[in-house]
Amino acid sequence: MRNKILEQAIRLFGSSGFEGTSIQTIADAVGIKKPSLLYHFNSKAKLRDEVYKHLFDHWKSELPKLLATTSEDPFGSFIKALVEYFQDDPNRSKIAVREMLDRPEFVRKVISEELRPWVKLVSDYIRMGKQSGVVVEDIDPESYIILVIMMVIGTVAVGDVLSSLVVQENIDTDKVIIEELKRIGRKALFKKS
Amino acid sequence: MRNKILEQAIRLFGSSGFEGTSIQTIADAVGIKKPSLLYHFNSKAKLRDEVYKHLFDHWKSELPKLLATTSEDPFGSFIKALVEYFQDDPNRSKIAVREMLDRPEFVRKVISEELRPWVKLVSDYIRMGKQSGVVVEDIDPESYIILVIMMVIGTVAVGDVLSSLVVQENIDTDKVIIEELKRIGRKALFKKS
DNA sequence: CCTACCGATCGGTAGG
DNA sequence: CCTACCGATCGGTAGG
Repeated sequence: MRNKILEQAIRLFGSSGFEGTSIQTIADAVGIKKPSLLYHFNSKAKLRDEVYKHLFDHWKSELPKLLATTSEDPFGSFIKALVEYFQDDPNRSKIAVREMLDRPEFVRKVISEELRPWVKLVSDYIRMGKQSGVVVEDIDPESYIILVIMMVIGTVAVGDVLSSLVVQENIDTDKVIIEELKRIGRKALFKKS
Repeated sequence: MRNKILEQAIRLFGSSGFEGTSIQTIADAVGIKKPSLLYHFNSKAKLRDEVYKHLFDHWKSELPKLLATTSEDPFGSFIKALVEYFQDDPNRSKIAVREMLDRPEFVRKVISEELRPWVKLVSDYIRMGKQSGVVVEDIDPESYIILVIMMVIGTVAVGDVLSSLVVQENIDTDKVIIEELKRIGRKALFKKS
């Protein structure tokens, strides 16, 4: 039951936002009464925290594995894992973006404590590539990483909306945007690509 | 008075979202009573529409001018204008992102009708550069444009949050991210840069 | 997990 | 532009 509630909360918080979703609506979607929902999660705020935690925990366990893997194309495999996770349920990136807008201080604190060491690892790795001559010299590793993450999350969260700047119907526009994202990322990172 | 209401609505919709902002809160911020606000804007939905229209109208008038200007660095001047507009009041990009999440169908319709011709112009321009040999061959112009816009809006809307992936205090992180954004954009667009 | 109920706040109207 | 007021819905509790 608890998981069924979390599932519907993720879906509804993603499409309508936290303030735009009442616990009544979530309870209806699950098929229970409001007080029953509040038995599992003591308050709406508590439910939000657990939704957030649920989505975040994936990366706390997955990132170490991902960055430890040796691959002949570390860039490609990292982007692929990032895209796959968010594309698997677009509500994940929608919630991520919404949280950054709704609770900037909270998100800042969390990613600063939990994710920064890993970003440091990647930026050091880029700096090494710079010294060994495979990475372009004028890159700013930290900004580069932030912008790539921004493109990935942005594409999955609102890419279908922005793609109407370009085409009427949009089946699979995501795929071609992701391909271009990889091309841009590579071109801006490597000397030869 | 009407403008004072719009001003506060933009500020509050930006920071707390449409559903997260009551007309009471807006009225308080302006210093009038709720029914007085509803005299100027008949309903909350109507107020949202006018806020949206107010922000959008800028581009309907500015884009033609911007794209008609001949410059020795069209890329640089375009990015600069885009960044300056959004940075002038970060609530603009926050509202843009929020609208894409909250009302995807509506935003899709609006940008499809109003902005698509201009994006077509830019993508044709990129294609010309491709033929004349100054632009890289493997670019997908439409996806490229979408991703650049995504980076700009993303940087202004949530760049300060994501920058905590990298630094503790963030004064002027925006500026260095925007510089890296331009570098990435150029590198992925031009053969020589 | 439910019924019954709470005060507070929501968007909005009547009427001046 | 205000006072006074509306029904509906909000998050949440008591009690079984």
